[in-house]
Amino acid sequence: MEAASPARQARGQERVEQILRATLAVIGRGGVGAVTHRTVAEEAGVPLGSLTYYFGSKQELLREALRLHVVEDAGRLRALAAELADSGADGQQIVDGFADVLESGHPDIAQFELYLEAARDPALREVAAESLRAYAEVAEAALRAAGVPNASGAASVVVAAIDGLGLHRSAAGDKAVDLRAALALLLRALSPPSGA
Amino acid sequence: MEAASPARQARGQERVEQILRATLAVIGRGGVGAVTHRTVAEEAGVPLGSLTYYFGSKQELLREALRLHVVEDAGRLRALAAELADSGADGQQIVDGFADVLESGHPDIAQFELYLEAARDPALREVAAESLRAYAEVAEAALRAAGVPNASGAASVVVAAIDGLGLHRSAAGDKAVDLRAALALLLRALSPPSGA
DNA sequence: CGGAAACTCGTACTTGCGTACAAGTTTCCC
DNA sequence: GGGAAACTTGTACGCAAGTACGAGTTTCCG
Repeated sequence: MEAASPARQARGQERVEQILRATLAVIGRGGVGAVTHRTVAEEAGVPLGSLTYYFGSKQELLREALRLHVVEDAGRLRALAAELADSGADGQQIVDGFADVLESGHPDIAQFELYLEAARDPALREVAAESLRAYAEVAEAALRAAGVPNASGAASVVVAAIDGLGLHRSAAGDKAVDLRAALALLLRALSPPSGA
Repeated sequence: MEAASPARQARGQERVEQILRATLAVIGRGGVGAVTHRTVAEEAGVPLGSLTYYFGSKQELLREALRLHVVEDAGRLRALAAELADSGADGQQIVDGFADVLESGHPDIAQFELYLEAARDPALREVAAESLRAYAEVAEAALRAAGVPNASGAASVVVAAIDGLGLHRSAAGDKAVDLRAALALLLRALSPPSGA
């Protein structure tokens, strides 16, 4: 059901991954619009023919690349969530942690491109949803550790705010958005027991 | 300095607007990637040649279209802000107001495409920043009316959260994100005087 | 060791793109 | 009413895109 791809050998797997990573690099640099078989082939250092050999279409290539991005991201995030759940970090540490993640450019351009692409390609919906779930888990673990009351509900707000801040930052330039201040304010507001 | 465009006559202005609106429609439907001279020309019902006559390049067309989007949005939003500032709405009304805006699909796909495009095209930075300013004004007016303490600081968080929620909603499907609940939680958290 | 399956890769085809442009029409103003 | 400037539009050019493919090489397994 995976198109007409032949069963892959070990060598092939490597190449597939190499191509997918190159695709993500291209997306990060120039967005989904910059992805062409030729740019990806050059980035990956493979001949043009490889792309059509391993991927039935450009759309399939895009989908698989974004899927890889999410799988890896989700893995890393869940590890971080487990870590946060153990060591009881306080509010300030959490703010710093989130801000660091944001400033190291983490909510990558690729992440936003995934969202927009998923808005159009139903096959990516589930991938996007999985990504959101992973983010929410980390946020929830962090909030719970910080003693925030309704951690489960608050998590989705925090994730939305983080993505929003990251997006605004990418769009308007670094100086226009004060990440740390905004996050601190949000965390402080959520902290005192107020809602049931 | 506006390229080699000749001074426009009244008739020309209409056509320019028609083309720009068609461009926004195409973006809304298929993203920036779907914008081609041909798709826009068909959408606008004008011949292909018109596009090159009025716009020196495709990039210029894109920029002007997004600029128009922001100018109109900003105008409408500022009017709404003024309205909110007058009639003292309570928290629940504000949540409902925001949620309605979100559910009517307002933070349009075009808005998100603008953000991503601005991340790559410096000429769009200022446009994106203006858009964010307008959003922040509305949010601030609403929060102030609701008696939120640090309305100015909180506004940017609220705007980020709204954009984030809208984006997640577009990406993962309507049911995956509970807008109203998330917004209500956020507003409730911000409401009691806690931060200075 | 032999053949089938997986893989490699240069090349070529078709399509759709941005853009240019020439030949025409309308509009405006003196 | 005449001429210049604004506008209109069909057509065409060159290029880059996605994709197809055939001829070759490697890898695996019975």
